[in-house]
Parts: sequence; structure tokens; C-alpha cells
Amino acid sequence: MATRPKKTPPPVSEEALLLIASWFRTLAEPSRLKILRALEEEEKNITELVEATGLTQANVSRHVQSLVDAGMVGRRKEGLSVICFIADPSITDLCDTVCNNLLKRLSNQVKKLGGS
Amino acid sequence: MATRPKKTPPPVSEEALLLIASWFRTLAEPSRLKILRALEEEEKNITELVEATGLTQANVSRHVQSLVDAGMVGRRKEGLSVICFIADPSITDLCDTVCNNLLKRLSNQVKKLGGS
DNA sequence: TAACTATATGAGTCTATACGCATATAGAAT
DNA sequence: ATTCTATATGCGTATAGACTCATATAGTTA
Repeated sequence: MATRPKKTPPPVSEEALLLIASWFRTLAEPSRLKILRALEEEEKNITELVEATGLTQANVSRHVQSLVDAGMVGRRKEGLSVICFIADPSITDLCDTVCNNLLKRLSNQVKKLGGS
Repeated sequence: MATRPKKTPPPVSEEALLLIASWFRTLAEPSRLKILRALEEEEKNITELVEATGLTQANVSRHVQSLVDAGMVGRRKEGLSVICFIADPSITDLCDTVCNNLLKRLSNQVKKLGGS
């Protein structure tokens, strides 16, 4: 039961693939990753995100929009400010997992380069 | 110990962000997801991948190259054929996780649309 | 209302990359 | 050696989307 069957038959429609791909695409941008990382510390408004990331205000605004569309970030208005926060904490774990995977691969490559 | 600290300080260099982003970018393409899904059933050569995915041979070849570069897929030559296989099984789990997340969100949206 | 602040957005430019077509290359079989 | 099969790749085209600059919009304060 715990071991998944080797054959995953026909599933995953074309539309589902598009959705999944677009979700990954949201994370395929250094600027957006930077924003996510800044939000992991604590929630921030757009101006604070501009300072934290070094991006322009227009850029941060658009990227935050993407992240909200993808359901990764939430927004609430407070006075003039728009406060952004991580909406889906599993994102953080996901990124950590990916990071660790990459680090492992890289250190293996380094080992190979050094050893041969 | 199990709870990660709320503040993740300065880490994650610019280069690391680029790496992570490019890793995600590899998964941000429906065609490549299709190839990965086909390989989850069992390893396949390029021609079989062409049949399984409906992509052109040139396209499959290039996408496989990307997947190999990202360390997700492995290749070995057998006669004239090039056999491709999932190199990093964690990819499969990752995709499943993402799928489940998306499904949850979508069904919530449907519920909201129906309920309001 | 007017002036000011925080955020969003329109328009244009530029780069990355997916695709198709044709062709090159590697290996097998005759 | 020639031919056939499987895969890779050069090149041109088209599209997506990230960025900048300027400006619009929403909300605040005097």
C-alpha cells in the first residue's frame, strides 16, 4: 500500500499539465524567489519588499501579483500599505527540499571534479 | 528543534537563486512534464517518448537534454537507441505534492463559486 | 479641496526559449 | 562501402514575459 504502483496509467489531462507547469513557472524566477525569501522572515508591505530585494516598485508589485495568482502569497490592505505574506507555508518547505537536492548534486560534482 | 526559526537571516546567494530558479524552470514546461510522466511508467527510448507524448522527435530530444542537465533524467545508450529514465525519484513525489496542492485549491475555488 | 504617499498598471523594449524544418551524426545491418 | 535507423543539432520564426519609465489610482492628511 505504501509503495506506489510502478505504472501510473493515463491520467493528467492537458489542462492539468498547463496548470502544474504554470505553478512551477511562478517559482522559476529569481526575483520572485527573492520576494518569497524576504516574506519568510516576516510579512512585509510592498515598500519593504522593494528595500529587501533591491527590485523596483513596479516590478515587486507585478511579481507579488503573480505569487498571489499562484496562491503562494496573500495580501491585505492596511491604510495605504499592502501587506504581503506567505499564504502557503508548504512553499517554504518545498524550496528547502529543492535547495538541499541541488546542494547535494553540486557537492557531488565538486567531489567528482576534485577526485578525477 | 523541530520548529524552524521564524527569521531566516541573510542566506541564499544570487547564484543560488539562479540555480533554484532554473531548476524550477525545467519543470515549468508542459512538454517536459509530459515526458517525465511517461517515464514514470517505465524507462523509454526517444522514439517511444515521441509516441507517448505526441511531440516531435527534435523536441523530445531537446527537452530530454534539459531534463538531463537538471539532473532529473538519466540516459544510457543501447545500440542505436537512447534509453531515458527518471534519475531523481524525488521528482515524482514533488509533482504529486504539487498536484495535490493545486487540486485542493481548485476544489476550494469551485466550492466558493458554487456557494456564493 | 489640495498635496502627499503607497501601490498598480499601460506601453514599449529586449531576451529567452519552444517549435518546425532540414540536416548532421552515430551506429547497425546488408 | 552503402544504406537504413535512431538521435542530435543548426537556423529561423514566433511568443511569453521581465524590465523600465511614466502615469493612473486609492487612500491619507492638512
